[in-house]
Amino acid sequence: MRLSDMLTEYIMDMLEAEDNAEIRRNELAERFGCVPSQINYVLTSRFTPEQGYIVESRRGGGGYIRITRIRADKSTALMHIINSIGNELDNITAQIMINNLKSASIINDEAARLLLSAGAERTLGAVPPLLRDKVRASLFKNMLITMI
Amino acid sequence: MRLSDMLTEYIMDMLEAEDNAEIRRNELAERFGCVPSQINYVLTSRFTPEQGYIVESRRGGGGYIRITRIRADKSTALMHIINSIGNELDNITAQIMINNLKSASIINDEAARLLLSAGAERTLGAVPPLLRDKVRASLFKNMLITMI
DNA sequence: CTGACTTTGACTTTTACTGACCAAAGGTGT
DNA sequence: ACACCTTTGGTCAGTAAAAGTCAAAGTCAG
Repeated sequence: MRLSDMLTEYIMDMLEAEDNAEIRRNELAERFGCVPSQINYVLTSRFTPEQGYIVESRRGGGGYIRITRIRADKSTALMHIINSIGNELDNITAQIMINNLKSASIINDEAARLLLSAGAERTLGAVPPLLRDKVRASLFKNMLITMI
Repeated sequence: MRLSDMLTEYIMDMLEAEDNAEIRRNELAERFGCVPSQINYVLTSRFTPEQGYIVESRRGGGGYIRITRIRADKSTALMHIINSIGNELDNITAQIMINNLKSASIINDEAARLLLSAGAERTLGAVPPLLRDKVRASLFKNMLITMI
């Protein structure tokens, strides 16, 4: 098996667990008994943005290379969530939903905060209690759909 | 973890509480077991004006280094807007506000879309018409405040 | 055989850290 | 006042520890 393929597999495996893998170039090169620049070759040939990955790195002491898998199915995931929201949505469920979306890196931190504050009980204080879950459902569906 | 990062974190933590952190170079260096000039390195590499910080210092007995975080216009602009929102906010005004914030690049496109859709008439359809402007005002104030 | 893909290694650039030496502010004795 | 010492912080150049680049050499399917 090709060296590049083994390295690719290794990184893919790391990304299996989390969609964020951090490696140290020299260390990895040593483990695979290859030259460090081989790692760069693998990264530029198999982990490109077109293939759904973001590679960030830092040189110098304590440097690193971080590979992030982009969720291409952002829209799919969002549509799924949107469809799962019925006519009403209570705040606890909403909070869980947002946190899930955030930790799956489907939405970013700012969007999460905006959604959470929109759905907060305090924000909807002026809405008659019996209507709140209805309004919250509408808010979330309409806000999430803008992010597709 | 890098020494520089630990020092950065330490200073950031101080700035969390207040916009203003005062340190003594030698003392801090000793606490982290490094040479004093390491502190300067961290300050010049991570607390530059471009990154939104001002560093002032004074030598001699009772000397100090003071790091001040400059709150970018963003917060000021947002606070200004937030304060200008009264108890009620109609949709037209809200739309103008958001577009202004966006064209001044104080908020990004996604945030603008989220705010607009939260305030839309259709989104707030379940809210009794007489309450809508109240709810919209609350929504905007609470959402904008998360972006400060 | 040829062209695309792999592998290698020499050289470059960036970042982190250290230490020797410098500069300024305050304190003190005359 | 002044000279001198102490207590701070500042600078800079050197070393080390990463990662990046690029072109030459190797491999392999068609």
